[in-house]
Amino acid sequence: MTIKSDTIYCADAEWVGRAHCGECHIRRLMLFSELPDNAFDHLLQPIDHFIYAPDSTLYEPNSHKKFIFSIRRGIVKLVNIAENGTYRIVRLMGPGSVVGLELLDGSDGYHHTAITVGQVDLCKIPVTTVKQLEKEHTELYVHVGEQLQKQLDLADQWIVALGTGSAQQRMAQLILILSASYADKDGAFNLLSGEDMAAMISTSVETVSRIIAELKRQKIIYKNENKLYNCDADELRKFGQHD
Amino acid sequence: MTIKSDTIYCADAEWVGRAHCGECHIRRLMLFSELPDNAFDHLLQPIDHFIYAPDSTLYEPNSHKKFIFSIRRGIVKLVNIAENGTYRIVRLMGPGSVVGLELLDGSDGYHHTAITVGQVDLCKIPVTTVKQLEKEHTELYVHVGEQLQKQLDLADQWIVALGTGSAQQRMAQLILILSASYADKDGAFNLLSGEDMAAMISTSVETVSRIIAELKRQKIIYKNENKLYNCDADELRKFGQHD
DNA sequence: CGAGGGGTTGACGCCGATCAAAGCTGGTGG
DNA sequence: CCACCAGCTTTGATCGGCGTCAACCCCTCG
Repeated sequence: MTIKSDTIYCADAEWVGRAHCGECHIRRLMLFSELPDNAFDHLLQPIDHFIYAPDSTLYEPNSHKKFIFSIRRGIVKLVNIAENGTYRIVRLMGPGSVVGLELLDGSDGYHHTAITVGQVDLCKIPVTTVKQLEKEHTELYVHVGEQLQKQLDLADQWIVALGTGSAQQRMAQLILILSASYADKDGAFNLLSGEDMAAMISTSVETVSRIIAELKRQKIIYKNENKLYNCDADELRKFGQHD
Repeated sequence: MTIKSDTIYCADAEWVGRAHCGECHIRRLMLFSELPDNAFDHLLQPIDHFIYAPDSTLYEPNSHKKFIFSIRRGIVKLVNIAENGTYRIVRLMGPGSVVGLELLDGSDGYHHTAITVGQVDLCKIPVTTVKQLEKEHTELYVHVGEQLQKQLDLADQWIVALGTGSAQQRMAQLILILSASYADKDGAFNLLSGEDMAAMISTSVETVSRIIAELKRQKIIYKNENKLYNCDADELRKFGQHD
């Protein structure tokens, strides 16, 4: 039961430019893969490309925006903040994922608070634009469905891996997830802040710190040249068994 | 970390008949609401209607079936069973919900084990039939999306409500969920087995038993004439605050 | 009636929450 | 360029919640 310190999240975003989906070099990873290049020629509302600073809030449950966000680079955390201030991270979303999809179902607000972890590069797509494209290109429905299914699988993984077992086991699972799904090509990844990791496995910051310290001591995780971490997955799994 | 006793689940199902979706009296609740009555006139493969006995397994991750299941009456639990035998309930699905949707995304297997809780009345829909109907009636995509979004919301609720706080708090949340989402019109509901409730909030059976006993003692929950339970939601919430 | 599978209750010990205080670190301003 | 400060991480000490083991009870079904 961690209470988030009342940091003021900035929402500094640098506008990179109008998105040209037809020429986007990572489009095959993205929501609009497979749409023909000319699909974007006459959009009602434009798609813009931004770079957000770390710890920027993309949206909150009571935001009255009408955008979904397609992540190109970086990580976004979806957070549930209860009235009593309880702060729980529900999902981490990386490149190729789309957040805010609940708006497509006619929900009149977002279901979480979305906050960038580190710098994030993304495209901001108006809901009306998605609906227009869905009408003109029915196959888009399939991709939206895939996105939802992917998020559902992530949520289930969260429940199973991070919701069961001792603090050690959950911490081990968390790092395995980070290294498997959110690492660069070399398998190196950033640890999140203690507070964030505590909010993922629902323990106290102190417990997180103690376990991480032990993992470093046992050389199961270690910093590389660029201040990123690598881990020994097998040892980590063993560590997770222990007790 | 509970280990499921190795009960043999039967899969006894009584075939009620070929489904006539066009005349189904609860269709507006179901996946096929809004499709025209004649949509079902020339299906490649038929939709059948079954009544399953309690504790029947609908499917498992390695089942090679190709059906999705639309629940008409009763409750189905989606379970994750790890290699080491860890048994975790990931979601409860009630009337109007559809399970097995992951197959529509081309996943070659189910992502959970689905087991009936009490008697369940459902329609078994071949995947090919859904795909056929999607092609002929694009609006079906929207309803599938709604189903996925609903499941995602449930999963998130699970993470937040049942994954945080003391055992008391989680137990209180669980009963609130049961009474809010899985009760009959009088707000009466069935408690699940101790083992199942333990697998939902990830505690031991003993802890579940002790907390339930305390709730009965304090008359926060009580049995009605039909062996169903009712609860005092306000008191339950207070109980959940306590400690 | 006896057996067996839950559920219940008690005793005990450990994990991890909590409180408190002391290192670190990066950022800011003199 | 250095000193300082705020916020994070770390570490220690304490103690209560709850997991575990064991015994017992109750209810159902053969």
